[in-house]
Amino acid sequence: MGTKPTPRSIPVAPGSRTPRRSIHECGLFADCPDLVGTPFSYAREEEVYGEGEDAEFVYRVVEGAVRSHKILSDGRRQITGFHLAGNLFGFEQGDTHWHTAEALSDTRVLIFQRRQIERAATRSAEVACQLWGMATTSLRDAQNLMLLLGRRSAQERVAAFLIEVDGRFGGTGAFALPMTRRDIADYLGLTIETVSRTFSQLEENGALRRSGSRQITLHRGRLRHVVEN
Amino acid sequence: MGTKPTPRSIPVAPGSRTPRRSIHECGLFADCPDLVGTPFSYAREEEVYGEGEDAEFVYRVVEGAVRSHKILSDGRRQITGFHLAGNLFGFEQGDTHWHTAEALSDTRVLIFQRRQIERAATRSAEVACQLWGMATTSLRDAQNLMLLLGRRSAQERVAAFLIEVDGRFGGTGAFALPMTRRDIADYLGLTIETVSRTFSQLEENGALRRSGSRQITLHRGRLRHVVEN
DNA sequence: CGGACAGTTGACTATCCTCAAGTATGGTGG
DNA sequence: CCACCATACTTGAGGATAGTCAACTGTCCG
Repeated sequence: MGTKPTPRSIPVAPGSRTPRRSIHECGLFADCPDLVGTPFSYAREEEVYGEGEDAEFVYRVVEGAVRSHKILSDGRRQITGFHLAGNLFGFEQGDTHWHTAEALSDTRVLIFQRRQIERAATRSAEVACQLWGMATTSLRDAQNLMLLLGRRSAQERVAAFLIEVDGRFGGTGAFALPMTRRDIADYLGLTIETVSRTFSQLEENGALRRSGSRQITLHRGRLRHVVEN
Repeated sequence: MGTKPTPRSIPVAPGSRTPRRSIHECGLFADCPDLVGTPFSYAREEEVYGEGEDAEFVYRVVEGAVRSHKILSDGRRQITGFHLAGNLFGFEQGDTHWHTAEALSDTRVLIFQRRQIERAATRSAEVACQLWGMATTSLRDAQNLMLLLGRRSAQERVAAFLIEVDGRFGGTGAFALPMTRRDIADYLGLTIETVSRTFSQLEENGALRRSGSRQITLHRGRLRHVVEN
C-alpha cells in the first residue's frame, strides 16, 4: 500500500542517507555499542514488511506507530499488536515474517539487522537474556489479549483497550488515538460499527468524552469499573 | 483442587523421593548436565501452580497433559495453552505466575528450579538463546490463537483445534482427546454446548467420526477445507 | 464548493449463548 | 456382576449480543 521506497535496499548501507546519531540514541542495548540502528521512515499506511517475507530486519519505533496483523484469505484481519515509540518489533520464529507490519501514521524507526542481533545474542548471554525477557513480555501481552478476545464483551474490550492505550501514552487520561476504528475493531475482534456504538454507549455512561473522533478523554474510574466486572 | 501434596516442598531436595534418571532423560538442555529435573506427579485436575504464586519452578511434561488458564472474577475462563509430553511450561515475566496450571489427567513432570535455569542463561548465551527461541515459538502460537479467537467461526475454531491436536499427537488422524468439552470450549472462546453441536455438525459432514466422546478419527481433508475457508 | 473517506446510527439478521432436559459413561458399592 | 450415582456430553428451544447492510453525518483536502 502507498509508495514503496524498497525498504530493504537502504538500511544495509547506512552511511549516506541519514547521519548516524549518537550511540545512545541509535543503539539497541546499552552494552552493545556496535549494535547501531539505521534511521528510516515510513509513510502512513505504508507496509514495513509483509507476511512470508524474509525476516531480515528488526525495528524500533522512534516516532509514530505501527500495527502488526495476520489476515485470512477472505480478508478477515486480526491485529496482534500496536507498536508505539520505543517499542521493538519484527522478531520472528524462523526466517520469515508471519505477520504484516504497516505504519499507522508517518513513522520513524531504527532498523537493525536481525543477523547482527542474533550474533550479539550468541556472544553475550546478557543480550540473549534481554531478548528472552522481551519475548516473554510480548507473550504475556498476547495471552491477556487472548482472554479479552475469547471471553470479554464488546464494552469490556473497548474499555480495556482505552485503558491500555492511555497507559502506553503516559496515563494522563487524555490522548489522540493513532488508529482508525477499523484498526481498533480488528484488534478487538469486533466490527467498526460495534466499536463505534460502544464508544457512544461509553460516552453516554460518562466513561469517556470525544472531541472529534480520535481525541479521547477518559473517566478512568468508570472505565475500570466496566472492565473489572 | 483434589489432594495437595504441597508440590513446593519436595522438588528442592530431590535426593530420596525418586532415583535420578540419566542426564539424558532428566536434563533440560543438552549442554547443561547440571540442569537436572526432579520427577514429580500430579493427579487429574490437580493444580500445579496458581495465578499470583511465586514462580519458583519450571516444568516439563513427561506423561499426561496440563492446561494453563487465566480466569475472571465471574468465572469466565480462557485457557491459553495445553502442554503435552515434552512441552515445557511455567516461565513467566516477573516473579509470579500470571496463569493457573492444572493437570488434565494424571501427569508426570520434571521440575526445574527457575533460578537455576536463569543462572544458566546468564552464564551461557546458548542456553539463553534456546529460552528465547522457546518464548518466540510460544508467542507465535499465541498470536495464531488470537486470530482464531478474534476472527474465526465456531466451526473453524473446532476444526483448527482438532487439526492442531492431531499434529501434536503425531498426525495420525486418530487420537483420544485428553481434555473435556469444557476445556475445549474455554480454549476456543466458546461454550460447551456450541463445541458439542459443532462436533455433531462436523460428524454429519463426514469431517470426523467419534467413538465415545473422546476418541476421534479425523477426515483431515474435509477438516482442512473447513479451516481454509 | 465538492469529493473522498472516516465515523455514526438505524433496522434487521445470524451466530452463538442460556436455560433446560435428556442420554451416555465410568466408577463405586452391594 | 449389576445397580446406582455423579459427571460428561448431547440436543432442543428461545434469547441476546454482535454482525450485516444501508443511509447518513462530519471532516479533511484539494
